[in-house]
Amino acid sequence: MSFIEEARRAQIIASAIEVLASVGFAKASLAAIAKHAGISKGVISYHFAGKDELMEEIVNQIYTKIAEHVVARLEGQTTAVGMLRTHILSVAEHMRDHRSQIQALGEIFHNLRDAEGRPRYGAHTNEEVYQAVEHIYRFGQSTGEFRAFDLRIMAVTHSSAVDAMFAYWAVTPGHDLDAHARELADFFERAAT
Amino acid sequence: MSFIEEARRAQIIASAIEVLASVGFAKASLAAIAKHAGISKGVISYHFAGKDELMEEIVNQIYTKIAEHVVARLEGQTTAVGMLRTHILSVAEHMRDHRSQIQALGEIFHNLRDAEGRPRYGAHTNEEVYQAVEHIYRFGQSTGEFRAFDLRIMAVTHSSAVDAMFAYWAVTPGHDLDAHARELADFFERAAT
DNA sequence: TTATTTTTTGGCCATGCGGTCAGAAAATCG
DNA sequence: CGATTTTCTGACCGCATGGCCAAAAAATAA
Repeated sequence: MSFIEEARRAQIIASAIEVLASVGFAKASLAAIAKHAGISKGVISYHFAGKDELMEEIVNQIYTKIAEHVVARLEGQTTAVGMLRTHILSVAEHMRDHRSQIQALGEIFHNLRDAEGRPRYGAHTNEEVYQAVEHIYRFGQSTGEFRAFDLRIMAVTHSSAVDAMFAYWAVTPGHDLDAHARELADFFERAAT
Repeated sequence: MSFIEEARRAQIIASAIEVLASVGFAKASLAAIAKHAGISKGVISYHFAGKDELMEEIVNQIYTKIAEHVVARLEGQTTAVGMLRTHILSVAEHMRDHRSQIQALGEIFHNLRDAEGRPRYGAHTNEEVYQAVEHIYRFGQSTGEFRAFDLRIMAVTHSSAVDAMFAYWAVTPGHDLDAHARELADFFERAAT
């Protein structure tokens, strides 16, 4: 894949993210994305197999960036409590700085369906995040930092709380996201220790 | 509104719930709903102003039933801890017994949009549930049962965990929903006290 | 019964969608 | 430079949707 072709794909993806974030999935047609990018509709079909592949590329790209950010922040942490707090805070940090990406992600999660009409990204398709969270709590138990509990409950609850940040705070300006993330971290630390 | 007309509306709503739960929002067209109900498509237009009104009626009906169930179960509770546990368990109880309704609700929540393409039922459109949860924690603080914390965090986290039950367990057969609900109740009790 | 109103039918319409494609344009090659 | 390949355009297609409505059917009234 040439550099130029890769640049076109990136341009289309960037345009799609902005359109998704501003008008929602239902109105984010290929025509709208193309118009916003200043190109013809056919170019999208030329560079992507179809709308689904475009959406999946968007998800992959955004997810990769979030994961990179979180992993980088987790680097120096050695305790489960520190990991727990860092995980929540760094996710909030990334959300705060890339709101439209998070909005676009939510649009795709809630709307992209497979051929049978089922959600392509269900509540727990994102196994990576779930497992990352579960790993933190499992580690905390192994070191004795965290009390014994049902890991599934802990991880699901933690994941869904982060999802709530995605769905709610990403589209609600005016909140001190960092302060809320700190409170959330306190909450889970309290429940775990 | 006559009894007969009300019965027709109820029949259409029931059919729509089943279709939504089985094939998803995207494929739950008026034609599909009518065919499943054994009536003509035009009847739906005759009894409902449009698809949106039908969907809103479905949401209202399901929500009313859930609220009635939960309120009835909360009746005898006098402590915040008891309310907290009863709230989670009774929601799970109702989900277990009305899975297709919950599935249909999720479909509508994630897909019904207003004219501008924004979700009609956002993460916190359901202010009633949020406030009911918040009320429990507020009561717990006032009586000294619960420690001091940010009510928003507590209520949002609790609500999103319940939403996770909606989105995940409702479409995942084979889980002991009641057992999970008890674990969840333990989790929040631990975080609160 | 007949007249009137309510309800239902099924075809029709405009709209918007994703995808396709022949030809134009641009870039690259020889 | 011309020849060839890559990229882009914009019109077009088939399809599905929600909504509409004249006419039929059913229910009700007189």
